[in-house]
Amino acid sequence: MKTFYITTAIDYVNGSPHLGHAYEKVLTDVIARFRRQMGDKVWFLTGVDEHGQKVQQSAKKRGIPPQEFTDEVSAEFRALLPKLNISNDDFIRTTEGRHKTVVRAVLQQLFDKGEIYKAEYKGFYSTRQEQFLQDKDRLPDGSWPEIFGEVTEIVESNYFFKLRQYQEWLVEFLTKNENFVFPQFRQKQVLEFLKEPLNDLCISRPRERLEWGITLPFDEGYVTYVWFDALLNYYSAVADQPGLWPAAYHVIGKDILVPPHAVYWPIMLHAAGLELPRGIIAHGWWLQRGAKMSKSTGNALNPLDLVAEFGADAFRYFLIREMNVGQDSDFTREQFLVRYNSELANNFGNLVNRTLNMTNRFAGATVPAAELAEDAEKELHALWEKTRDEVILLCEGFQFHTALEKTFFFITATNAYIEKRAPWKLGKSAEAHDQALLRTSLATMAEALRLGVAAIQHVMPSTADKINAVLGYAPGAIWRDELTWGAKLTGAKVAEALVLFPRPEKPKA
RNA sequence: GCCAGAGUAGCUCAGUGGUAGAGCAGAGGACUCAUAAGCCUUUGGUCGCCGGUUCAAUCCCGGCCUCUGGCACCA
Repeated sequence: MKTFYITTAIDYVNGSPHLGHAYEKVLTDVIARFRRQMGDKVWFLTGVDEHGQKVQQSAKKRGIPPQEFTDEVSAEFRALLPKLNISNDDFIRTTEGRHKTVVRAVLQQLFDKGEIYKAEYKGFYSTRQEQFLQDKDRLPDGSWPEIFGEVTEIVESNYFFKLRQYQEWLVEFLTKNENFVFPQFRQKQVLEFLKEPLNDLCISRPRERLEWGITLPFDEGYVTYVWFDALLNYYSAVADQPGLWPAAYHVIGKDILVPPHAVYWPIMLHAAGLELPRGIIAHGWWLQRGAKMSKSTGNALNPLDLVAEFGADAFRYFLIREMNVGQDSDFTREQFLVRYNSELANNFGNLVNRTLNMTNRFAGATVPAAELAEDAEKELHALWEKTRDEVILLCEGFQFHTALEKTFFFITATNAYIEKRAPWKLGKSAEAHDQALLRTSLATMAEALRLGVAAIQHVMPSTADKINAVLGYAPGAIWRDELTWGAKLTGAKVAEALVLFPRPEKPKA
């Protein structure tokens, strides 16, 4: 059994979850569910990044301890997961002991090996913003913007990780492993980036400036800053579970690919003598055009409201169907409604409804056996075989949007098959052939529906469960076996017709 | 500025060296099991612009224009 360990990026808890967070969880979940279906031993990790200056500041503003602040916000992120039908196996918080222990151990090891050194630097510091400034922060006339308050040049010592000495190694690794980053054009961007010389990475902050972090094991006067804390969660969460590392795939947003995940992380692991993950999947962003309009009407669209309004599965369907992994997409309520109405309600939901209804009306609620296989049936079988093979290949390559498109083409073909057979006409005929054809058509549409459901269950898990239930069907444990056209539903008692995706009330004109 | 990606039907996009495709929207039709759903037919494009290669280019090459994204670290 192949081990497949998959992670999302951990969310920084200084703010509330938004569409981008939701999408990343859903995408990762779809991959995780698909791999489980394919028989892999999957471990799915997500979590939160809880240290850092912004959290410290936000807590201070609220007048509560940072831990209390982060307990609160982390709970909000965690609550998102069940709402989106996320099937994660673990949830890590960087303030947990298991994480801190690993971070300190790795830092100590690197320090002992001489991969980390201390150096002194001077720079311009804004006390008000509690940060060092760069030349690009200056106004055109060379002065500092108002918001920084008093700016003074100060000297500070910090610890640095020897990033630069591994640059060549990383270039070589990426050149040899063309598919380390998906999509491939992102990997090209990484290599492009590596054409410029790297600087060593500052990994500490003096405690006077930042308290809310993990203390360096070799110097109590400092905490580690950002990357050694955040990135190591992928490893710290599974350090005590043999076999999971390095079977890892990291799903992240394109904004943290270069340099953190594609440069710092591989080099950190390599320097620490750990194996590299299998790959990185960098997704794009959701854009929201027309945000201006909704703002002016005081009616800004919160995409998560759609979950409450239409259910998690419809939301998941839209995210996965609309976005080509890696590229950016636009999110509007209008687009959501177009797909919801035409694809989920009219095409798919209605197929469920009419199939149940006809089985009840023409066969006493029991799925009959297929007796004939004429051209219409053969064509639908053949289309299914083709669709199934395409869907598996596409999903393996993270092309979930195209896989859904193919599946829905099959759903449409099933609707067309029903029109061709017109069971409601056959039901009026007393001829033996017509009656056999009626039973065959009912069996065929039910089987096609069952298969279509199996093909989308990683995207719409609770919808799949619901449909299987009303079909009186309990799927077997091996997904591949569920994808074979057969007579699995023969004799199944179906439930009364139901509306799965109710059409929303039309707004009054 | 540098790098990458993209400019194809009203909208969202697919696609191939040989007189352009899908879905949605629009129009028409037959039907009725069904969520006024489904099915069938259909309107609609000088495939960003200018050159070049070729018997032939939307697809190859060169140039240009426009859009999108990336360009870290700097303690």
